[in-house]
Amino acid sequence: MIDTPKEFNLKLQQWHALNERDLPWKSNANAYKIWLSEIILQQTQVKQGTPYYLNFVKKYPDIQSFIKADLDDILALWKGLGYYSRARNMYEAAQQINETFDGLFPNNYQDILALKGIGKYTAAAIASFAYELPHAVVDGNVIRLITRYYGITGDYTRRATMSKIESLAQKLMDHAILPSSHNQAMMDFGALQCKPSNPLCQSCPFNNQCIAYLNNQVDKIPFKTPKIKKTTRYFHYLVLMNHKGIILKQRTNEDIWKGLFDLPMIESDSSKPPSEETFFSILPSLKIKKTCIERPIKRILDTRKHILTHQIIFANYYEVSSTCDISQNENFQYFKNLGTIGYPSLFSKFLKGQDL
DNA sequence: AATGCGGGGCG
DNA sequence: CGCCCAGCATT
Repeated sequence: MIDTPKEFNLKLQQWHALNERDLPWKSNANAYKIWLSEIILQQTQVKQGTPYYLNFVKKYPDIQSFIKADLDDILALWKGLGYYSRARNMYEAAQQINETFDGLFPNNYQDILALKGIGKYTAAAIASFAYELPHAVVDGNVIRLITRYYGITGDYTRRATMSKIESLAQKLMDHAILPSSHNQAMMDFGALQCKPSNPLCQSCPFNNQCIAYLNNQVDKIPFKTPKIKKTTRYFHYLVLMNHKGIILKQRTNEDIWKGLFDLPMIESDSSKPPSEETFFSILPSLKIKKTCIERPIKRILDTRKHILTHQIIFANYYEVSSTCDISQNENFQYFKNLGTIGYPSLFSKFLKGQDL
């Protein structure tokens, strides 16, 4: 049977008491230092962010000194940490705090949330750590813990799934004794026990009810729909025509359009037309004799963008003036009637555009 | 709902 | 190499 929120929180706090991380921003906590640490730790591992936090506290020990800081100096301290908009937003938020709140860090969730660079996560973190307000943090650690424990298999980046996660997290918070300790425990647990890969399920206090563990799905949750990676390619097509028709080449490589007929082509890493040098140097691999080519690029016939599921193709079409019968080469064939062969839709679009 | 934003660590 | 990290702003 699944734990009640109270039972869950009790186990979590028992774990926390033994395993809590001792981190510099936990001692002498004030809203400014917590804010600073939370911004630095956005999408940044504790190990990477810690030295930056220490440098900042040293140079700007309190909100007053930070408000007076130059943006350039803040950016200099931020150097190498990445996501530099965080630094610019902190600077802007400091001015907001100065002007709107008389230099005092706001002490309620809504006002904190309104500051530049502070979203739901950071507002909840500051509200709970600095002011013991019962707002549940939902960061990567909490998402992982909640989705695994409750067996939430849907794409967690979807709004519906995320609001379910948020409401479960908040329900736990609603039954917590001390908001700061609860949020801290949730995140420490996610970071140390319920890790992204190779979580420590054997020693986990929830391993008798964690749905993901019981269903052997720990490595499948949290789930995110795989993002398709689109690679950009640049095709330079050679249009060689004479009275016998147009030259096509059947594609045989392990690549898109295998087995289909297509124009002979040079692929490069830019949409710029290949130089004559490149053009001629590539001819041997196309098995075209140099002497056959009169003018490599007589004119540009067309240029278009073709989007496939995994690729974005920028295609240029060059009219090539040739003197001899290239189809002597077995790789190429002249075609007048395209009705009986297969070819990519990119080629048929080109044909339509040519009004042939 | 989807993207851009960085640099580092991990398997 | 792909994924993830104490996310947010912008579109």
